[in-house]
Amino acid sequence: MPPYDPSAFAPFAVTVDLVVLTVREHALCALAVRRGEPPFQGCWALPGGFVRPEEDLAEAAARELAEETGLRAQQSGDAGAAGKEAHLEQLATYGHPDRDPRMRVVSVAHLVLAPDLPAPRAGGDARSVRWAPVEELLGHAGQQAVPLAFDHAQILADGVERARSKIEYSSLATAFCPEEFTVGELRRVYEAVWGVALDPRNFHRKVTGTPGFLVPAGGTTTRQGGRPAQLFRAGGATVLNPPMLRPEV
Amino acid sequence: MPPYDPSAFAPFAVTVDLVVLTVREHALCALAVRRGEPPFQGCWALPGGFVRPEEDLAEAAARELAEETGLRAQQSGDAGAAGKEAHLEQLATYGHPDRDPRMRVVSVAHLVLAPDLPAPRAGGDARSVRWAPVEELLGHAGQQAVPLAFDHAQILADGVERARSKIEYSSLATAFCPEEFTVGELRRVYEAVWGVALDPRNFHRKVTGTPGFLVPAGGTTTRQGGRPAQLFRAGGATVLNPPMLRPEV
DNA sequence: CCAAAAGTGTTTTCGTTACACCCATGG
DNA sequence: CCATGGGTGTAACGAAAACACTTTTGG
Repeated sequence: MPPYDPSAFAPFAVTVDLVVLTVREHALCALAVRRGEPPFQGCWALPGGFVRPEEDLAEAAARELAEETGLRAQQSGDAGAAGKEAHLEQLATYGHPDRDPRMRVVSVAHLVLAPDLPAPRAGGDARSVRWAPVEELLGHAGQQAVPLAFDHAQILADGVERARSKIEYSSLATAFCPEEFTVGELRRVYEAVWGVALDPRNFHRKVTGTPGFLVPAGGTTTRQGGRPAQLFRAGGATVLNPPMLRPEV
Repeated sequence: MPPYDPSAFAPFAVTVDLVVLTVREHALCALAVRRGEPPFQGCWALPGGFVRPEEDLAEAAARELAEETGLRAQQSGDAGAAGKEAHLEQLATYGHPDRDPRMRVVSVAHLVLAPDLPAPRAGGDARSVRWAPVEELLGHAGQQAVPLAFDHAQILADGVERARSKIEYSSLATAFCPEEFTVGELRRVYEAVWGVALDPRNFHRKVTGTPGFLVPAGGTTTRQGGRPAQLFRAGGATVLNPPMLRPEV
């Protein structure tokens, strides 16, 4: 190993990029911002920005999230005192030498899971921001007009895959729900994220029978029509044992 | 987002650190190097080094691995043509502002799973290198004399946890075995990594009954004593469905 | 012959699946 | 009254745990 001489190396820029996921209208959606300058001017990209000199990586991600959406984030380890906060965790780091044509940029991607929000708030600047169905951004349906900038399609795909697998064995699906929710609403989260239909009866038995997953919130609601449904809150459990099973096909 | 002006930011150094795991004498062991200079002079640390300007992150990790051990690495996606190579995957990135007292260092940790080797080869320089049981490095038994340098105890703990959970639902445990191995040897890998005893009969039925996990290599061996055991090679399957179950207690 | 490890068969138990059925509300 | 979603009961199936038993080597 060479001696510790940082000046001997070309500078690296370190950024955070955010895969912010939510469920809207029965579809898994990601937050995208439109780039106002080259490269990839006019393309959609993931939100993100530079890590500041005195800032931890997770701090930088939470700051960027707040700037883009006004969302407060709850980092993986926290207890979470007041109000509903979005889930934030590190996803992976992308550092291919050519991923940004201007200079060497190493980006630490983070994954955020948030409940459905009224509308994304534009940040301090006036860039356009939107929730886009991930199917559309990744082009699995009718190809989209403009692909994502940089390697953001790969980052988004990795984030979606992480979310899909993590709701199997953890209680993270509740991060997509408002503070109080019904079993049916939670089921529709699983259906949207996995893109499958689940048996409502077995799903109900399963989630209500897993200790610590859900705790009754007291009231009922009829916002979905039909018989009033019990309201629940997320329980203390973080890992689900046994896990939720994702249907094969 | 501020305009793209890297010179406005203090420089970041980007390094890779390696959690290299193997199973020796029925214990999970990690590769540790002794630091010859401050800070943490004389402490054990994880192997690692700077990412070079034209190098991808995984390339840098593979290069450092070769320099420290002579091991060739097989990155997650590769097909792997000839010979037994170690498994390499990205673990997580550690970038707390104070993690290195000298300057801001962001380290992309990688996880390597390797079969038991004759002896670690010292690198180009003459630092001492050894395989240490992770129990000892993490101080879960009789506290060790010297703790790991920097935040390497956290990185090692994260790597061990990744390995423990990943052998549940993938065929990665075979990365700890030589090219040809018996069912009993594979079972002892699981037992060492998880730190539990498994029923040999049920284990045998389970792994031989999972399609694509193991393929017969033809011969038998008696190197463990007792009745000769069939030799197997790792099959093509990467995910195990249903998974191996880690006993509760 | 005995110890040790490999490998097979069988029973019990537990969780999922599939589906019949009832409940409570709005229109 | 009927459509809609909420919730419970139950039988069939499959995988895992526990363990009795046979096989094949070395000492």
